Amino acid sequence: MPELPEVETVRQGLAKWVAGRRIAAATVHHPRAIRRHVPGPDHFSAVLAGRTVVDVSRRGKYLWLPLDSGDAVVGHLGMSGQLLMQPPGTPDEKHLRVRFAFDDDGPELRFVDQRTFGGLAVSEGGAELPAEIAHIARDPMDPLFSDAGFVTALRRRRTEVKRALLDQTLISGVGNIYADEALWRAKLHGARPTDALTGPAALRLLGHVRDVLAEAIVAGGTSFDALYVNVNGESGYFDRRLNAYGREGEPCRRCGAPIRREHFMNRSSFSCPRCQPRPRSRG
DNA sequence: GAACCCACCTGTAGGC
DNA sequence: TGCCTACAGGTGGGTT
Repeated sequence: MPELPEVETVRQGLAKWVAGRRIAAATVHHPRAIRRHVPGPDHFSAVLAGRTVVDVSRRGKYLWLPLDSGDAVVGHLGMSGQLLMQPPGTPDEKHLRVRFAFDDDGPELRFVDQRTFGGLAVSEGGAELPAEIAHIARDPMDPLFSDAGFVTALRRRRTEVKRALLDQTLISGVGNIYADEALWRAKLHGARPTDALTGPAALRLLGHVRDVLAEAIVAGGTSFDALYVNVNGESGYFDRRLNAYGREGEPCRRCGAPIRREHFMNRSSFSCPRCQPRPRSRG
């Protein structure tokens, strides 16, 4: 599942391959992939033809391609999205949704997405920061991310700490997997109330979030080759050394207790029952 | 305004 | 072997 490290790896790969290139044609193969582009597929194609990609930017799990027109192509990979560079003529992927051909006849950019949770849209005037993602908080790898501001906002919330970590308007880039990993490192159960966290504890948690993401970016970067900008995740992600996520019944690497799995927000949470005891009360 | 819940989507794994 | 169900989970819109 693409979280911040995977998206950052894609961003770095795309920047090398599409920055400075002029789009010859953008072809929509599945309308759902551009459902956020309200004017529809024809408009999507028309407004992109002839435009030059200036750069590739990211905030949290969102990517956007600033264009020379001042607009931007904004995208989210969702659960299964991939942005691939492919030589023209390569057989279409089964789940090819959008194809970008360039006027230099070099490698195409293809948006492939099995489950179509992801999508692309053109953001008018969005080269600097697309309005569609202005509500997304900065991510902890962003130099302008405010640690103090995060701690204050977190402790002001009346919710559970894992819910808060997954709230992209509070801190972006963290998904279910890295939230579990950061909580394991911080020895905190995800159900701990945010307003009961001390300032130093919140700051320590943030440090663990940042460490997990930074280590994953390094690991993710090693799993992608230069041309094939792969977001599949299997080779990159599961090679990484996870301490909690997906380890139900396996011994905690810290204390040996079997990792437990709990249902939370229609998904699974993994934690150590000894290192991360459930809070005695929700208050 | 904040917090919470659920639909969206499809391939895979497991049970029968 | 084939069918059915549960599961995976980020986001946004609707509800509380």
